[in-house]
Amino acid sequence: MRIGELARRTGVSERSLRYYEQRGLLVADRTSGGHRDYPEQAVDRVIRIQELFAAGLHSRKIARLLPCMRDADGGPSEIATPQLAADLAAERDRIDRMITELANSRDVLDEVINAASRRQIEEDAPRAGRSGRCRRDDRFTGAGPN
Amino acid sequence: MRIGELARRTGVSERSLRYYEQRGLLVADRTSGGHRDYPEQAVDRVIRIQELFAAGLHSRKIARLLPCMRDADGGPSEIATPQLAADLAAERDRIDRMITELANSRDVLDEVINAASRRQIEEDAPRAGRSGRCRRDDRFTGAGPN
DNA sequence: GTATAAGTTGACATTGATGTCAGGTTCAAG
DNA sequence: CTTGAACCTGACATCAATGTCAACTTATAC
Repeated sequence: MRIGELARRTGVSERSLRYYEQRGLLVADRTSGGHRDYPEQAVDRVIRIQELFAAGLHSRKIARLLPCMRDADGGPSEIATPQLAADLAAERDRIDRMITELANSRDVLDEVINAASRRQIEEDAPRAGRSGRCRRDDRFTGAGPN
Repeated sequence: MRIGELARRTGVSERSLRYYEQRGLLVADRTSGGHRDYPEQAVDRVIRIQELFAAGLHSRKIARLLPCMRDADGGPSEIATPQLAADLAAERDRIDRMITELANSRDVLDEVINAASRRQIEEDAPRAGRSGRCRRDDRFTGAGPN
């Protein structure tokens, strides 16, 4: 598939896809005219890359990590060196901490939202069924590592 | 307390603390000489601010959110307007999605780390007790919202 | 008082992924 | 062949928090 379709299907801009290639995260065949031609598998890979970026990994680290990942086709993948594994373990722990912090922030937001929601119930006509949740369960809350 | 101590206790640089003040996130009394003087409560607030930054909120939104938060002293806080509440709800949902993605990335890293770890066990002398975990439970995995 | 540590403001730099634009080439359909 | 859409490369801009440096002032200990 070509870059436009890949961009549409992944929600990642063409600009970013070219950047990923430049950083060695993504390879593409080329047509005789020089246009990029991506395999179907690229969709999953791009989504993974986006997630890893969102997790705060830099492109260089992602580039080292990718060949060690089990691909969707289960093909042979490299094994991380001990050095890389240690590096990734540090990243994983950082992500764990980040998840805990995010859950924290989410709960803070929830509290403010719920307070506003309750206030609205007071002001509105009583017994007017509110749409949307008013309480959230505490998944994640306090369930994080550390 | 003064800015140096606050920086040390929160792990946030003095530069950032001054930036927070400039953006209206943090207030400080001033000594007669113009030095900032923070109340004890500032420690918690700075940590909260950092968490909210980590959650991807921008300083302007944090500035609007902070007065609606229940302070440690339980003091009177503003109630979010419906508009702000809706805004924050969108942020909360974004954070929820981010947590799910992060858990995804964490699991990907775990897989690579474990593969390398197992490889090392093969190469090393057999029956050599390895330090560190080799398997992780699946907290968060698939337990996210959506 | 004097030395030194800590604080102040202001300006400029950095980072890294992504946006945007320009000028040119390729592709696919008529 | 022609036309318009899609793609190419390369360059420059952006964003927002934070780093860094300079020149100066205040606080503290001797």
